[in-house]
Amino acid sequence: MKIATWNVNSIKARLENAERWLKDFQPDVVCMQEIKCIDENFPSQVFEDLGYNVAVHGQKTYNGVALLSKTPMEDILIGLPGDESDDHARFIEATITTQSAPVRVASLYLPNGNPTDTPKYPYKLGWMDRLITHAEELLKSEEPFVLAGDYNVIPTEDDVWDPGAWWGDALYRQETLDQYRRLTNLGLTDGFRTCHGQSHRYSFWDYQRGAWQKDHGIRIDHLLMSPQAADRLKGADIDRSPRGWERPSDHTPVWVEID
DNA sequence: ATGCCGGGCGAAGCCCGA
Repeated sequence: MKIATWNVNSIKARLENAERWLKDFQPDVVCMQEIKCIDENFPSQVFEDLGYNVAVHGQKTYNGVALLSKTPMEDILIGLPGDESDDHARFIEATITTQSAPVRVASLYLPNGNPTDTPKYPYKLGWMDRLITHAEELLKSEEPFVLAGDYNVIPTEDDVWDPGAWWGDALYRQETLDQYRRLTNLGLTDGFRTCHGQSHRYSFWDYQRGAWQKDHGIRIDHLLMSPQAADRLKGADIDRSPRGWERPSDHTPVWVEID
């Protein structure tokens, strides 16, 4: 089965592109971020007509995440545990039923954190604390799971077109990388990086300054897999094509295939 | 280094993203 993650930057603005990509690529599960609408305005019917079950954690104007799955979803978790006062819609998780073993899949939109001298940055680091705690809980089950989404983290210098220009940004600075390593060091596998050694493969290109045309991108959309999911990893890639379409999102889909 | 782009909201111009 193919599991994809895509920050669509408004599902209303991206509906045509999303439909086109789903028909082209036929993913089994899609983790969407930045849908930028409340649950009632998510175009669930469009996706149901394409054969998907839909779970949404929406929010007006900002954030918002969703899960699409060809097979039914169970035990849907809305919101990242650990802070009842956090009202950002940035996390949804469900168990994807399959013919063989079920897989737990999360769609997450990790806070950007800029500017770093404002409360936005400690919010990012605290959100990562909660994600680490939640991953620790999931690992106790020893079941396959995939934490997929827009992490707003550039893992290494190989994942950014100009490391010097980006160092110090909330996406690429020591405290952020320390937190990201705490997460991956629990035993999670970056699906794309495991399948591809080449550097400078990106999942985001800014709308400005011709970033797409110059391939000035960053790799910040990741699928982190539990040991039991990573054991079943058959392939992974970044699908650059939707970034080149008319009226694109600034992110493009990333996917893994597991058996 | 930035808000040059693009989206939301709402009907002009500001907020936000990375």
